[in-house]
This record gives sequence, C-alpha cells and structure tokens, in this order.
Amino acid sequence: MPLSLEQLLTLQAAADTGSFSAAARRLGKAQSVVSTAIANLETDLDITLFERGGRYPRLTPAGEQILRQARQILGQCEALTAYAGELATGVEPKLTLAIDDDSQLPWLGGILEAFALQFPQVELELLFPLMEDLVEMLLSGRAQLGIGYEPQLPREELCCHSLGRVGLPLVVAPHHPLAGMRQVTRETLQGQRQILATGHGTGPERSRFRISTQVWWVEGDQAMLEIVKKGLGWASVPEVLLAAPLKNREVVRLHAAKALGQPSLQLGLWWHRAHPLGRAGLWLREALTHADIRKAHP
Amino acid sequence: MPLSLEQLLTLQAAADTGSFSAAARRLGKAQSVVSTAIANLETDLDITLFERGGRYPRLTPAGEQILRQARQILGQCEALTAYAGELATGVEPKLTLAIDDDSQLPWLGGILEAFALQFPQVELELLFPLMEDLVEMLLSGRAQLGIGYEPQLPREELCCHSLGRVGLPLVVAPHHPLAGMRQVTRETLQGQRQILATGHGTGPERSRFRISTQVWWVEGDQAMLEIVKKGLGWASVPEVLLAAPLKNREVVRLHAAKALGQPSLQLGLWWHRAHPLGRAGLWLREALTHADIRKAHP
DNA sequence: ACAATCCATCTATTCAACAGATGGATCAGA
DNA sequence: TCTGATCCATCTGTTGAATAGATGGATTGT
Repeated sequence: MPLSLEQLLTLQAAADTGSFSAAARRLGKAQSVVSTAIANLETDLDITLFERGGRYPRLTPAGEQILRQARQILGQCEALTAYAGELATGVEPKLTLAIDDDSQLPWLGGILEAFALQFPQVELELLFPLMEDLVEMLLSGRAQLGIGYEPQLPREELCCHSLGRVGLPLVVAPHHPLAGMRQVTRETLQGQRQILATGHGTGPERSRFRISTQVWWVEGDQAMLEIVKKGLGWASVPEVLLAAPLKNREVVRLHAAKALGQPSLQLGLWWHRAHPLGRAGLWLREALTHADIRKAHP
Repeated sequence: MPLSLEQLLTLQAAADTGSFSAAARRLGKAQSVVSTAIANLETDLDITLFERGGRYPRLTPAGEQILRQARQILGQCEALTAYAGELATGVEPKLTLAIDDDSQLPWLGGILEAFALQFPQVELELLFPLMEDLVEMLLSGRAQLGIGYEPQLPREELCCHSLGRVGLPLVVAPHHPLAGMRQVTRETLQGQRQILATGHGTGPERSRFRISTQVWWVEGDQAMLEIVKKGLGWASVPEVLLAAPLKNREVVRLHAAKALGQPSLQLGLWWHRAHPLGRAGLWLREALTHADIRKAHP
C-alpha cells in the first residue's frame, strides 16, 4: 500500500487552503512536512498533483480527480471512527427482532424507517418464527427483541410489555351465504367452513377460536384472507390487514352476537431479562412500546 | 485521524488468515507487529475487535462490522492508486466532446456506454455548441474532440476524419397538401412554407437548402420535427430522427424530383493537430471513426 | 506428555518523520 | 524599481515511533 492517510489528509488540507504553508499551519506541522508529503505522494502515484509555477500551487486536473477520491476515502475513515465510537458507547452491531406474526409489519414500517435513520450502521435482522421458536430465540440470545401474543408460555427469564389488543373481526366474501345476515350466532358459524391460521400461533391461542365443524388450515394471515376473498369460508383476520379489502368490498365484516364475543389477541413486546440491550435495542424497545399498533406509521 | 491504512490492512490480513502469526507471515512482518497493531487499533477505537479466548483469535460482531468498513476503505485506496496509474500512463482525467448537432446522439449512445465501461473514472463532457463555436473550442483546447459538418471553415490546425454522409429526407405531416403528391419539384416546394434549422449549423451549409420563399427558423432538429408534425410546413430532417415518427405515421417522406437532389451533409470527426489526445481520447476517436452513423449502437 | 503453534510482552535498534534554517521566487505596495 | 512579506524546495541534525527478535504462558492435537 504505497499510500497513507496522512498523505491524503495533507493533500486535502493543501487543496483547501490553497497553499502548503497554510496547510502546514492548519495541520500543526512544519511547512517542510507538507511540502515533502505532497512531493512523496506525487512520486508514489507518478503524477503531478500541483502546478508550482507561481506563488501558490494550483491543483492540476489529475490532482482534482485524485483529491475527489481522497476526500471520499477520508470521509469513510471518519465514518468508521464515528461508528466505532458508537459501538464503544454501547450501540450493538447487530439487532435481531423476532415477530410472531407478519401481519404486524404495516405499523412497524414507520418505526423501522426511523430506526434506520437513527442507527444507519446497525444491522437489523427481522425474523418471523413460530411463537415457540420465538421464545427459544429470546432465551438463546438468537434474538434480542420479540413481538408475539402475550399470555403464552410465561417464562421466568422473559419480560413482556403489552402492546395492546389486536382485534380479529369475522369476515367473509360479499357473495358468501353469511354475508347478508344481520347477526351471526355460534350455531350459524358452525354450519359454515372456517378458515384458521396455522404456522403462526398454532398454539392454544388461535385454536381456541375454532368454532366450525369444518375447518381449513392456512399458513399465514395474508393467505387466509385470500381464501376468504374467494368465498371459501369465514375467518377471524387481524384488523390491520382489513382496511384495503374492506374498502374494495372484497370482504365484509360479520356482526357477531353478544354471546360470541369479539375474538382478539393480546400483543406483547418480549425481551430477555438477563441480556441487556445496547443503545439501539433500547431505542427500538422504547419506540415499539409507545407505538400505536392500530395505526400504520408513515 | 487516529487511524492508519497499515492498521486496516493488518486487520484485514488477520481476519482473512484467522491468525495473527499467519497475518504477519502474509504481510512479511514480525508477529509482534501484527499483535501490537491490532491492539493499538483496538485502543484507538475503544473496541474489542478479536476474542482472544482460545488458540485462534475470533472476530467479535463489532469487529466484523469494522472489518466491513475497513475493506471498503482499502478497496477505495486500491481504486485510487489504480486510477493514478492510469493517469500516469496517459489517460486524461477529463475529456470534452463537442457535437454540432444533438440529433447525432442515438448512434453515439452505444459508443459512450462502452467508453464508460472502459474508462469509468474519466470525466466526459458533452457539449452542443454551434459549428463556429465548435471550431473555437477545438482551437482553444476547451474541447478535445468534435463532431460537426465537414467542409466548413477548413483550418490549418484542425484534422478531420469523415464519418459519412447524413441524409436529410424531405418530410411533411400526413395531412399536409404536399403529402399526397407522387413527386415534388422545386417549384411545388417553393410554394409551401419551409422549416429550417437555426442555431445549429446556421452557416452556409444549411442555408443552401433554403428553397421556399416563405421560411420559418427553428432552433434544433427535434423542435423542427415537431413543427413539421403539426403540418406547418415541410423540412429536411436528419434521417436518424425519422425512424419513430415515420413508423407512427406522424410524418411522411416526400419523393423529390431527380433535379432537386437528395439533401445531405457530410459529418466529420475533428481534433486539434497540436493537442495530443490521451489514451481515453485516442480510444474514443478510434471508436467513433469505425462507427456506422446510420445505426443506433445498442 | 510432547511437539507445534498460538498470542502477549519486553527490549534494543534502526530508520523514517520531523522541525528548523536557508535560499530562490513571487507578489503587492510604496 | 525597490522592499517587505510570503511562498515553496531543499538540506541537516535530532528525535521518536515502528520494528524484529527473544521469551513465556496457553492451547491444541498426537
């Protein structure tokens, strides 16, 4: 590497100040140092960087190009040291957020965007494991933060902060037999095919919503919604997914009888009690805690 | 700048080889040098880069991130020295190509693309001056290469290589009175408004095509074509511009009587005899010389 | 248990970077 | 045109940081 950052820094100073002496003053060195540094750089690169005709040295066209690249390199070096400073003060280099349900992404979007602005160098990893795996990931340290349904497998080592209750309205396609009814009872629902989500949250949480005698299992909420759109059955779908389909009249809500109750799930933010978060993790946890999960953050 | 390229290079070698001793061997230095270099870098950045528990040091997550940035910086440094090498062997940092007529861009496109691949760091400047200015630019050194119409102001100092003849077919809008005629004569043309290009090639070259008694002047070939499309007159338009409008039936060709002749211009590549071109300029001149100006290079 | 490596640390040396001085050149103002 | 201020290149002596080599403790594989 026939190159040193000192040389590039000297080149930059000389170009900025327009004189070797001024550059030396700015760098707190002797003028001869600047003079020889530039000369050495020139012989190293085999290029004339400055035109020395007159009183002040002038950058040659080639010098301008080299200077441009030098500035870029110096900028990157500054970025490196700045990032190192962040790491030194407790920003973790990598952060993994495990989410039990990808239907939560809409309201997460804005927060993640803000996170990217705040911690541009931190590698963020988003995973969508099953709930059981989510717990495992938090316990093993594979993930630092988790979003999942709350009252499940409460573990000593895990902390949880409630994010609110996610409604799961009953929906069907507009041309579905149930669509025209003023109110549906357990009995009427039982007579029609129910679409249930599997894969995500297969545990007792969702299974307790099983009502019909005839059930189809579908992996993923989005896929479930597509099946409903086709008129193949009714389902409980997370509210956040319904705005557009309801507006486009692809699905309609069912009005459940009082006795049936409104299906809903408690969403929680999880982390490990014994694995302290870095600055980025703390920031993200704070942001998630104060987020409104009913709104899509812009 | 609490940082040196040597340190980054050492970090890279240590990470690549997986051991400080191996890194030292690869760098041709003593093992203690690598060991202290890494240690110094760690204290400079206030970060633990390697986990020293076992026999071999292992990169920490933070170390991986820093290494990524270090690699980028080292890559840029290599690019800088490589570019400097090119400059040293005669590639000019900047090249200006002056073109008399922007209608020539279609066939230039592919060549310029290849140029960008061949000389990614060279700044290319494309200018579209009037012919008189083009000559001036070549004489003053403001431009190194020029494309313009040939037999004009032949200067002692300028060289020219012919690029071929550009046809200038007569066209009108489909609903124009002349459109239906089998053959047009000078007399019939004289009776209709002629659209002539000004700005580019105002000199004797284009003015000699003046036929009609009534003339509109328009700056730029593209603008001229638009006027013709509106049915406001007839014009001689460079062939390269006509492919799409003819296909879309926005304009139609007129068939000129033999006596009238087919208007055309000789296109030439110009440069200054006394200003030697660099490697990039030579490459471009060669490419332009062998190009077929009738085809759009992909 | 032994051989082979590994890394950290210490020390002596060497060489490159540096400050300061000098001289020739340029520019602005008298 | 002369002078003072400032510029850059170059030389020189000195200092200090980078280096090699040796040593010791630790780990791994046989």
